[in-house]
Amino acid sequence: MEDETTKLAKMLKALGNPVRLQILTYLASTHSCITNDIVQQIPLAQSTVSQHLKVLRQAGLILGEIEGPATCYCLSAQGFSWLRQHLTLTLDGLLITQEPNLIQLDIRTETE
Amino acid sequence: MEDETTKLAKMLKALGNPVRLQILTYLASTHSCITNDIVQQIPLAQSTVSQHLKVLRQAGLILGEIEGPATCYCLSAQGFSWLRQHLTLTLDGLLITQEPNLIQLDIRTETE
DNA sequence: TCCTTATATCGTACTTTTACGATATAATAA
DNA sequence: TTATTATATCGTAAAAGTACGATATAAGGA
Repeated sequence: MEDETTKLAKMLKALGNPVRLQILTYLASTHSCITNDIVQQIPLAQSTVSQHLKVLRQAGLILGEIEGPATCYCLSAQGFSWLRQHLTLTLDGLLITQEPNLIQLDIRTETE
Repeated sequence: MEDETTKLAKMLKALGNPVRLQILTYLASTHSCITNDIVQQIPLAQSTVSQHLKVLRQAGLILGEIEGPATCYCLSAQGFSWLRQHLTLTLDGLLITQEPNLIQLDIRTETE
């Protein structure tokens, strides 16, 4: 079985890639969400896009439905609402315990 | 310079790790946030924890302030508010465009 | 000065991710 | 049947992430 923290991390990890954020943004903007449409939008190989879609699907962020020879993808409302709920429980909650307007101070060494 | 999508992805990627989520949760729960306290909480080597802290710092999620020989860490309110804002603009927004109660349909092959 | 404490960084090994081209599969059209 | 289209998966190479022990540095105490 999978820990809730692990599942949350998996979702956030899936979100933590510019290409996948682009895909999600595109999926949000259209209802004709055939894989090939996405491939046209992203300047990467079809196999690479398919791999990203798999990551998003396994994280529970998108849904795939077969339509003839193609697959139609859309965002998973369930997945995003789960994410939002758990983000509210953790990350949003974190901020409340902090003072506002903290300024970044020197760190011992900062080479990168 | 860094793209906004890239910065957002960097933050989400930093969040997408169970250990780092644990660290953030601990940081939220206490104000005595010396590195060594965190090391006590996490069953990993000190160097590994330090590495995770670096990732969180470079993503703009935490702040480090030197206090004598130690470093005091806390959450970055600025960082989290930036994140919340951009999540609202993108991910939260995405859900609105979708129909509710979508059900996961068969995917062509699902081996994992 | 020497020792201890706290912490960052280095070197390294292993794993995972990311990208590609090639290929297999499934549905439809000719 | 054969060809075409759409897409997932395989094999692979390069890059990044994750963990460790060892080490360097900086501050403070004996």
